[in-house]
Amino acid sequence: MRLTKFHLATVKETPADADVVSQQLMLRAGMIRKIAAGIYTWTPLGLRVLRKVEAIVREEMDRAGALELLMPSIQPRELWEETGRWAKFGGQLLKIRDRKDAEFCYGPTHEEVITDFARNELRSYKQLPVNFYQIQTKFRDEIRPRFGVMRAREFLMKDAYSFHVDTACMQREYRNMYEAYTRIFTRLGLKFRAVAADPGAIGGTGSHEFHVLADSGEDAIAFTSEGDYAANVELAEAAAPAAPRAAPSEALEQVATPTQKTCEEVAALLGLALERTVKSFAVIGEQGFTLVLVRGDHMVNEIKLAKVAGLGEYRLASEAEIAEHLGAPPGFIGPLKPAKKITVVADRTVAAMSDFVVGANAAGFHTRGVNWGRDLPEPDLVADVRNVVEGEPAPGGMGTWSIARGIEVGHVFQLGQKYAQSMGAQVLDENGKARTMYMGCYGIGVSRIVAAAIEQNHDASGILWPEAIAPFHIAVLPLGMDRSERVREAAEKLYGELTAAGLDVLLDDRKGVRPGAMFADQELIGIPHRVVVSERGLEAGQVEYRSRRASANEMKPCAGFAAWAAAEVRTHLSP
RNA sequence: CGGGGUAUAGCGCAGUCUGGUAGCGCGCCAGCCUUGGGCGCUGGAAGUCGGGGGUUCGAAUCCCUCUGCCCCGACCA
Repeated sequence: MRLTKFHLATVKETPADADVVSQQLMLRAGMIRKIAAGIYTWTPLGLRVLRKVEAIVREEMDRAGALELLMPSIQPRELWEETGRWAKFGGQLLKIRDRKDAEFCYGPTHEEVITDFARNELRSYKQLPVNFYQIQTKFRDEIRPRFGVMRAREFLMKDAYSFHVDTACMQREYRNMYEAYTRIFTRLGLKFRAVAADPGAIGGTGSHEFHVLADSGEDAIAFTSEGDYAANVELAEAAAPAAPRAAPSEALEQVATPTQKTCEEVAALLGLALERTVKSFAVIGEQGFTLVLVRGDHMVNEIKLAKVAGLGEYRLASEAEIAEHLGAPPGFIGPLKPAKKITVVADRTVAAMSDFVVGANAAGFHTRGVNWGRDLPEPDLVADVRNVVEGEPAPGGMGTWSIARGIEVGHVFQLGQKYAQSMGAQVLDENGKARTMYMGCYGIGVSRIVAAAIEQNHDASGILWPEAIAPFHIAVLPLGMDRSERVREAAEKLYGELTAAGLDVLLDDRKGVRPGAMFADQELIGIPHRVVVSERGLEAGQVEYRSRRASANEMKPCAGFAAWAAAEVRTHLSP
């Protein structure tokens, strides 16, 4: 590609409302342009990257035996009523009406459509197993879209759905997809990790997420020091405290904490360790007002909480409800002497504590020296309801937990019969008996991968693309092409040779652009290799080569450079 | 959903409090100059000041209202 024939849209200034590096760089490099909250145009440059990701995903899905199809982005309400998700999916579902006032949604996922397709197309066990996939634009009306294409409302996703007569077959395909995903992320040149995950709203049994590792990741991933286990912190189990609860040693005492609302503030005021405090989290569950207790330095895990009996569909309590049941405003609440009957759910750690500090249920006061059994009844329920923390013991002799950040870019699920059941997707087996199919579902966030790759690969000058998804493999930068016929000829020749060698080449043939500007653009848009053609170098029959990841030039003979560069790029393309 | 902020040239911003000719930087166009890290100089184009309504002789500026966008949201931060 000649730059004069391309639309390069780089900008110097960092956009004000971009709050993650990938979004800043994608905007500065001119890969995307925002048109509305969470909705972006992909420019020619950005699209080149997106398409490369897409191509690798497609190749590996095909290789794994999946069949590509394309489903509609607009889906009728009726299908979603069949699974009950028209109501259940919530505000994320963008609902629309046509001119006849019929209702549709813009598809946030395609379980309904594919299951409808399958029940119509698949009649016999002989047609199974089969795995259909598509690469398609989805829309989820996120409450707060942010981080550019990382959490956009409109995004590109690869979604696959497999159909089976039994669970064993479903599990075989699950493993097949797990391996295909491993190949995909390896080929993309990204550092990633597969982790055990919560199936979430999609539902089903077994599930793994694939995370691109990056410090800025929205998800926390927990790894065990022994064995090879990794899980989303949403799922990672905190081992039950080994030591039994100590006997009470302090008397109950109400202390004034006029402005201290957080555990940190209270602990500092009282000169106590944060581990001696307990925080209270007020929710409304099936039993009504419920107080969830975790240690001051711990965080409530809402996914785990929703698995506690009676809290399946809990919501946060309002300030009015907190005042009504506890008689105090948030910041000073606790399980002691509530104004009304409440349910108390204690984290395992809290259940094993003694002489702890909680809010006194009186504005401006906390209570210390609190002990289970003596000062208040034993908790109604003890459960694992918090996030694990760095360094704490992992269950089952797997050593200790450590935490890393990741960006979820893939997810594989064993759906079982959830959708096939509600939509009546059946095939006849060998005995002519109707059997509900088992399903698997496998997603990859194609557009999110582009952002994730940047989060993982950038420096102060810009993006550092892995070769496999770089918009161009190599940039040819001629210095003084306007003035020097010799430079022009050499650059054109090199451009032709590199292109013929099968590389995606960008020739910066812009008139009158100074070297500094050319270098800055090449580095910003992250082209992994560059070659500078100048009078100085040609004098010695050489060009200057530089890897985007290197800090110095290497002189290379003009003759044979294209072949050398092509080989260099290829070593990175097939890791 | 609730709270806060913000909306002025393609982009980033000042001007609004205290009403009186709409500005700066980047970018863009033309010319000169320069040519190894986003050069320099000169000239130029470009804005119904988010929409609607009101107050006023006069509104980017004051009042009402709508909309977009951004940020935050319980001792989970």
